[in-house]
Amino acid sequence: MAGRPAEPEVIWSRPERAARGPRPAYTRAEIAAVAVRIADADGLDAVSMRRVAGELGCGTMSLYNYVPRKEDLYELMVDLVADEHELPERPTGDWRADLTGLAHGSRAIMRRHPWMSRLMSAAYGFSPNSMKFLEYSLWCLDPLDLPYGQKVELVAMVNGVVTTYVANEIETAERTRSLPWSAEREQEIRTAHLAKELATGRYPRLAAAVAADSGPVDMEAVFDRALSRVLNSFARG
Amino acid sequence: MAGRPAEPEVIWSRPERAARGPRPAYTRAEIAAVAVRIADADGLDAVSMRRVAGELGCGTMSLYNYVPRKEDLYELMVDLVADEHELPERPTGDWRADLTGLAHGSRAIMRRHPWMSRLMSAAYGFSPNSMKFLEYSLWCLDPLDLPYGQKVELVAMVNGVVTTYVANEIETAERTRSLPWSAEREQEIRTAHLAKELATGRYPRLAAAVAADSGPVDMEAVFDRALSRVLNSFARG
DNA sequence: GCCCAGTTACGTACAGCGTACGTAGTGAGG
DNA sequence: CCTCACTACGTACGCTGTACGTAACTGGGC
Repeated sequence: MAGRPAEPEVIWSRPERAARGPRPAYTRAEIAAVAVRIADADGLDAVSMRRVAGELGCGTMSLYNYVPRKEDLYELMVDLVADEHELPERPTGDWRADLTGLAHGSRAIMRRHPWMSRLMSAAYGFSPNSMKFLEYSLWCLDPLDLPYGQKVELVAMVNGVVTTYVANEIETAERTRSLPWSAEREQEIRTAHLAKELATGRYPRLAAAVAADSGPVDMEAVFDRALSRVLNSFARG
Repeated sequence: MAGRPAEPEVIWSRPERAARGPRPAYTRAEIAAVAVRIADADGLDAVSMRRVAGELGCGTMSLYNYVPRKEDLYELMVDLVADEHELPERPTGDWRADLTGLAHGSRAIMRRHPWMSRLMSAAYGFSPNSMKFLEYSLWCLDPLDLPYGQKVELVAMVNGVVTTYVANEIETAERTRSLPWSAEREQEIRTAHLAKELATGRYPRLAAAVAADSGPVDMEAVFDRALSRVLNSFARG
């Protein structure tokens, strides 16, 4: 019997393959891939230990040999997805362009995996691939003459903008998953309620703002503006 | 029997008191207050329909007369807490100072209720008190000569910064709630693992950054810097 | 003043969750 | 070869959100 009541440790510090005993049937990457596939298809809440184990082809409790707590499964997922970054061999020397590229990469990944924004705000930021990404981000900032503290703050702000904006973009669609009616119906209801509230005259500026923007908002343009504001604020001091 | 299988509607569009039938035993504010107290004391995950009903003094299923789905309970909580903003009677005319004040207010509230950042990133942004806050934020921007679209983007960025930074500040403490060991032990383990990883030499810039910052980070100063960068980027165009 | 539709109240029940625990089998180091 | 850490996994517990059925109550229309 293992000392199994979840001892305090980070999953990344425990070796994937134990020194003794039979060879594990699955790798962490395989497990993470199954979990990611489920989350992509049916939402993060569909990722249960039972379902992952089932699709993996083993008993539920066997999964706990690989992943001591469910939270660690999330960490594996984040790490696997962080590996989707296609980092160039080296930065170009134009830190602004490089960081913009990285941010667009992050945005693409998080849009591809809509559950990521939920996990990111819970900050699983120290998996191997996340650290690789952070390291590369800092590398891009080599040409920028700023103390390391400031560089870290810059990277944090950029990642914050990506997470925030993707989350805002996605939230409605994701919320709908757990609802017994359609996304269109939900949207319809919320805009109807909003219109009724604005019609009361209690929120004149909000009403003006809603009335002002005509047609659908270009979310990528909004994102680009926000990102470039952040970058500018560091470029100019 | 009510048409109870959760019909599509926003909770704010359903009247608190029905036209017919017996007088409800509790107000929404009372229910929200109980839920908020539980979340403050034992974390958001401790807020279950059973526990709220129990502390309220009614049967579990009675709660569903007030709150059709648990998500709506969250919405009540956000709204109650959004009311903690002490909005001045009118803006001063200095939009930068006003928005800074609002942001600090939001930050204080979210630190007082550590579960808020989780709910905010799920965007329950259209409760009455949230809208009141948004309207006031826009009011502060009256002196700023910018189209409404830009003003909304500014407010969104400020709120995003608040949420992001408070979430980062709080995440560790909040995560620990669900863990069977102490926050100190958790912190200890994570820093130990980080140190070991950095010692491998695979992340030279990350290591340098960690080595560079001496002593504890002043989170409020970091927040203030980020906030003022965002405000500056709008002040200068 | 009465009636009844619509509401409140709430016990029971179900499907699902994370995971503690016990046991059986396996394979590599001494 | 023995031993013991490890893998595998069935069972069970306490918890969750909530569908459903039933009983009590109450205010508006006649």
